[in-house]
Amino acid sequence: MPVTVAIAERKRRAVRAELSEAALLLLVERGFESVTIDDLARAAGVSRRTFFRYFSSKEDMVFAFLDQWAVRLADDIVARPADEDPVAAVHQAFRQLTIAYEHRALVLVRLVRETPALHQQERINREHLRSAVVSALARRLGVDEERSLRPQILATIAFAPLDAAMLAWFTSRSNQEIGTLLDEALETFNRERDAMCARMSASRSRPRRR
Amino acid sequence: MPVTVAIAERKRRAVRAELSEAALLLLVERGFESVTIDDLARAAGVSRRTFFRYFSSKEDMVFAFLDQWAVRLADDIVARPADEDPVAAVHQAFRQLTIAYEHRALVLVRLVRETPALHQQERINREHLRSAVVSALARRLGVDEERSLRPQILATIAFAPLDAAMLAWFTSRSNQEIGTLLDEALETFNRERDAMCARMSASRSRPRRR
DNA sequence: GTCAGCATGGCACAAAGTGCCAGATCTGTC
DNA sequence: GACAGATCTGGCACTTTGTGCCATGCTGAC
Repeated sequence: MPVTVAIAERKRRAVRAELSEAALLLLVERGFESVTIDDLARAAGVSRRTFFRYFSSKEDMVFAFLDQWAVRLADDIVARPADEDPVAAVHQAFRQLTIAYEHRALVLVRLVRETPALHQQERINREHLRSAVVSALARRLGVDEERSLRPQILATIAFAPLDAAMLAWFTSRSNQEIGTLLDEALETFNRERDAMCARMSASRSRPRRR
Repeated sequence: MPVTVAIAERKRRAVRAELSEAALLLLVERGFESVTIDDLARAAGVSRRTFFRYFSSKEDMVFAFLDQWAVRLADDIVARPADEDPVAAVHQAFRQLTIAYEHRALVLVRLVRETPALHQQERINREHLRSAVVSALARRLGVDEERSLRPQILATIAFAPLDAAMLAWFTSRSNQEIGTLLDEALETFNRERDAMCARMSASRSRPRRR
């Protein structure tokens, strides 16, 4: 019964979101390190045992609401016009995403900035987002991501400026908006690409070295 | 006294390497999950307390000997000819690295493949290697990696095929050699780059859309 | 020999995760 | 509405992890 499964899944997501919302406030207020899972569970109104049924760890909980990011990003990439350049498709879809979620993400960003223990989880999260892009591009290109390295590589290239922007967003002390950082990153990316293409055509018109 | 510090540091590295070597055998033999840190410490002939002075966790220990990879990769990149294309420099340096360490890494690769709990750490490790490339390129380009997004983005692009090759190496069931995977990844990368450049020059000769 | 500076080991303790079971709550069915 | 089955929850017990603290032992300097 796929319908029942889907309902259960949505309910689970809803509970996850609700729990993490309640607990996130406590973390921000008292600091990540000094709050135990017991505290979080109590604040969310469930037992510790139940907490662990929804989250595998404190870190997992903090980034819970980003679950949706990956899903939505992948969907948006697939939904882009078929004739659009794949790299451009990824960039456009990501921009939409940041616009939609920027406000909700801000609390999280501040918490991560002042909590070294979360930096690692933040990396994992970016990696998670990147792998969503891999799947989306594999679907778009119609190849199997297990067998071909192409979606992996193309996605990583396309994701490079987005990754850099997010990293800067989450770690820099200067409170720049993600939109600004993204603009800068995409501009840098385009410049690098142009330079790379220029070098390529230059080396091709000359006799090969090595 | 920088000399004393260097000696202490080297001793520490040596102990780390020795402990992890002894313990790795046990992990391979009995499986990652079913071995506790007590077991590992006993196998290495130290107390649990001492184990935690050298490693922050079991996962940390498994990947201990890759510490050197990042250092050496960064050094090799910086040492490449100054007029070499930065992307090519990264690729050449990485190839040297895999040749030097392939044999020692094989035990680790097999362990990671059959241990889901280590997949996350493997990701973190790739990210660690990538950030070493960022630093190396920042030095090479003479820019501050905190202030400019350029080394971040360029390094991620250059690292894309290496990342894909390592991911395939660590996760695929087929026991392909890293050299083969790397060849395939670099070839794919070059093809994608050429295609991207071709699209660029095509869109530039036409009037702009949007 | 003595002293300072390490690294180590053992102890104790808080916190993290997990298996298990009993009770509550929600399903759909009649 | 009553029932049976499935699912969710809370509490308990237990192992493992990770860390602070202090006593002990080793090493080189004077």
